[in-house]
Amino acid sequence: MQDLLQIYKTLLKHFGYRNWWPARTNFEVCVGAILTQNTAWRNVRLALANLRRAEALNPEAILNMRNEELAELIRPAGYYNLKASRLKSLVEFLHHQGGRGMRRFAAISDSELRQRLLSVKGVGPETADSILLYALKRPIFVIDAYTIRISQRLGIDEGCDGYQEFQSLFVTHLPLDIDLYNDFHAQLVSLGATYCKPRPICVQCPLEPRCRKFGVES
DNA sequence: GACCAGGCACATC
DNA sequence: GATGTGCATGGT
Repeated sequence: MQDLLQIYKTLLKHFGYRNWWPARTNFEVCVGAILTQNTAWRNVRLALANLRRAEALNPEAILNMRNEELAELIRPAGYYNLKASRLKSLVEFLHHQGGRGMRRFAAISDSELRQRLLSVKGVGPETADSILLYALKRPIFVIDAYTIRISQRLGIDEGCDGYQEFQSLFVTHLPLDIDLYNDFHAQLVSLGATYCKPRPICVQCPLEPRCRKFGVES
């Protein structure tokens, strides 16, 4: 297995430190984590801008808003009816269980908090882990579609199947380091979004699907 | 016009 | 347990 740290260093050199998550507050990280589900970040930015303009980027405003009103504001992020209800479920959880500034979560272990997040409707493994790492600063490695695709293309996946197995793969091959987890995931997203599309066709540039120079992979 | 984007829940077999 | 489907916008 190629040294994962070496891969990280190569990415860091190419893309520079990513300074993630792209949000102004920890609450905004949580909102973004729902909005970005299966959605390009540029569309999430439009939705976040709408919420900010409406002064609705806070728990109270979201909880007091009708679903239809919330859906209209987040429309650019797609799946807006679905995400409006998911957003309310998450904000209700954060507000009532986490309290002001989510401070009450401090007394709860990583695994217990992860279980509680996963019990919220609309919060799956990636959303929960993004919130744990980027908003709550817990040492949890986030897996997403890019991470899996890149691992498979590079042949470092060791036959992993499913979210949990990929997460174990990265955790067992990396030192436990929140800052490393933070930036490595961000680097993988940068690589994925730039060079690693779902349909690679060039045998010489397997990470670049639009290259037509060297023929098509079977 | 087809493809893609930082998933998830639910139905069906 | 595995697989398929609905949810939807905006950029390339």
